[in-house]
Amino acid sequence: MIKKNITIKDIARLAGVSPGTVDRVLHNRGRVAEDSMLKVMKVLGEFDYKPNLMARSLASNNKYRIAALIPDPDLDPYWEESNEGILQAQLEWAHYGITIEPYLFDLYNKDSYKDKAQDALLTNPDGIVTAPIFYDEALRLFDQLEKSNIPYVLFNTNIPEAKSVSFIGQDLYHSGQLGAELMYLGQHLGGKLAVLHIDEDIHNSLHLVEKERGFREYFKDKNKITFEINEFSLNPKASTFKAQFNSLLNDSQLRGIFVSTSKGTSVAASLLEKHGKKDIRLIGYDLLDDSLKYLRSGTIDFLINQNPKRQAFLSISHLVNHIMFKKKAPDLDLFPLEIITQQNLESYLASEIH
Amino acid sequence: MIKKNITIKDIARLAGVSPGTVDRVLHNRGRVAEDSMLKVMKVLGEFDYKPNLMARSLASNNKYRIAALIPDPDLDPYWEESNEGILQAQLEWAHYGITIEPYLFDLYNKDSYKDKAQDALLTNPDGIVTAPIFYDEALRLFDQLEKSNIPYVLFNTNIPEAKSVSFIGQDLYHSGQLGAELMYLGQHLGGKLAVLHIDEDIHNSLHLVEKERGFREYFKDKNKITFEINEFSLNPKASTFKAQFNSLLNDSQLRGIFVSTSKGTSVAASLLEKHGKKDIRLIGYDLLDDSLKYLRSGTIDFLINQNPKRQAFLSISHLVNHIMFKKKAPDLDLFPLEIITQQNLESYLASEIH
DNA sequence: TTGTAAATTGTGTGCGTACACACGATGTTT
DNA sequence: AAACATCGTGTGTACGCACACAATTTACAA
Repeated sequence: MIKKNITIKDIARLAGVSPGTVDRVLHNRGRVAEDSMLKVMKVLGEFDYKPNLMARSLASNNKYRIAALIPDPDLDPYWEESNEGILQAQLEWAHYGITIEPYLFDLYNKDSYKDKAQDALLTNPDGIVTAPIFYDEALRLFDQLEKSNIPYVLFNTNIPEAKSVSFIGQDLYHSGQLGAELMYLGQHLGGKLAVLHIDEDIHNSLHLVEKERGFREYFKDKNKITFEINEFSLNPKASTFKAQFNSLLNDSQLRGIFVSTSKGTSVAASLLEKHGKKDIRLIGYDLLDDSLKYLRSGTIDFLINQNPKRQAFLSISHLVNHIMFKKKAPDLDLFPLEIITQQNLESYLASEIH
Repeated sequence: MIKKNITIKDIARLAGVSPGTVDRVLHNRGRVAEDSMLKVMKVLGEFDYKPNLMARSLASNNKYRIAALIPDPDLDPYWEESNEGILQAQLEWAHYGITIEPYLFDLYNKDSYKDKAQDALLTNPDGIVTAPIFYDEALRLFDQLEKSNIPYVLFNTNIPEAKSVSFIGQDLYHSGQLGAELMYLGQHLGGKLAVLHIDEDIHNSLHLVEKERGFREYFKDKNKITFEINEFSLNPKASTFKAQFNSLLNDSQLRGIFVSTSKGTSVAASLLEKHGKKDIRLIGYDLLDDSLKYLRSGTIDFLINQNPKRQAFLSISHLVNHIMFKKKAPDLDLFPLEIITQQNLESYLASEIH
């Protein structure tokens, strides 16, 4: 039933021209008489030709270089995961003649992003994958890329104005709403809730604000119960950090804490565990090793997994498909908001290997 | 730094033999003199040759046929999803000269499984994917497959004794534990809990028992609180079904219901909604359209997604990789136990398209 | 009508592998 | 010793496509 895929040769035969002509029509590189063009087009319209991808990549024996412009993994365990995804993609695509060159910038330094972006551009790559942490600098880069006709893919942070091939990441607003839902679960008595932004650089907290917005919005609908939601932006490196955190915990009304960053989650958990406050519900992000410990011990109640590794990996895949196979990638590849608890954690860890 | 992949031709040159000889050594199909064998082996050992998969599938222009032995999707919406996964795999792999022939058996009829299995075998397929619902019949099939040297992949239900290429599915025991955890969340006052097996054929409830075991086990650890857990096996087609269900609901002590099947989940939800009992926590399985409705309305509190579509899809992929690319698939590909709530449902639905 | 340049079209080769076949060198049989 | 099977090995071709280049046709001027 499934008809064998039609080949260029077949089309040539059916149209009464040579394979070369068909090839020229397909890639519209001109040099084709109008009538033979029409003949080929006609057959093409009837038969829905799909090129054999393997033969194609075998024939066009090209080597593609992709630049990965991502934060230095040494500065934050979250970005370690992303980096692993990049490395895995490197292995995956190496056979296909694709090399991935990492350009690691300082997460807390805009100039570093700018510099590394320029470094990458100078090598004239065939595509760029980046986590555009810094809005203005990223926009400048995109301008350059579009001028040079270099395709690019974004992940982690979306910039809708960008004409990127694809964005891979999560909907942060709904992520916040999910956090709120998990907070509300079985806690219907009201009380105080804290939204914690623990970050060394509050400037890049555009994402975090989005999460907070979703969190607060959820409780607006639930107007029967009065929760008092307070927001705290703390710098874990500041000398005042511990004191601030402790005063927060001393409020007997406090029912739960929602931490907006992955690193912050483990920091908050460690302090909470020290205080032995297991009755305060703690919800945070991602499967950092530290966080896992606290999830297992029960200090952390829920983790929302952003799957940074898979985000990075898929970013590369989408870009490769675009460049190499001319497949169109989804404009927006929004990841599911994964809820991790004590009981399903192991199943996630086990399946991540693949 | 990444050295370009070494080719058969390179090896032949380095070993001082012809490419044909190298090919014979690689596929050890004999007809090679011992010393040239050794010469080739030596080079092979030094250079870690990785065959070019694209060239391979291009050259071995073989058409593979895979038989998919799965339950008839018309009889159960759960298996509709599986079937979709199969269809998607069909699209995905059609270009590579792979055809997938579905053999649909009656979910409630062992003989049907046996018959369809024989039908499939008669066509002498290059591989078989199956959901081995019926233990004995499946074992018999595996015997035959092993004798004929036909590789096979299992999904949904594991049979550890099988020498399958791979099993794709979930850990049902932990799935039950997860259900229990979600039930326990914020419900620390004790009361009655019901485990519902709603199935037309209780015989194939081996899986279901496993889920129940996990569910009960969870509460054994939590010995501080006394939950009374009762199990009910109901046949939705039986005339007594509604009455039985209603008497269950009339127990004012009932705190929650854990339904072990996907179809049962939507059935239970519809009855629960009719009674307007939103205070009873309902936890079930999978994203059937009906269930989604009740999740959105709040009658269902949690769904555990078994991802049948992806299970089926990956089963085919693993098998193809084994047959065609000689890649080794994981013996056990255990899926994460996905928790679906009102708030993250849409993110799952959106990401499923890809 | 030629000649010549331009436009068009056909052919060939390579990508890396699989596999059929051909060839020579043995060894075996009559 | 001639005829013949057997075995090891090399050669050639095909897979479907891209791309270069040769071959052909067409257009237009002399």
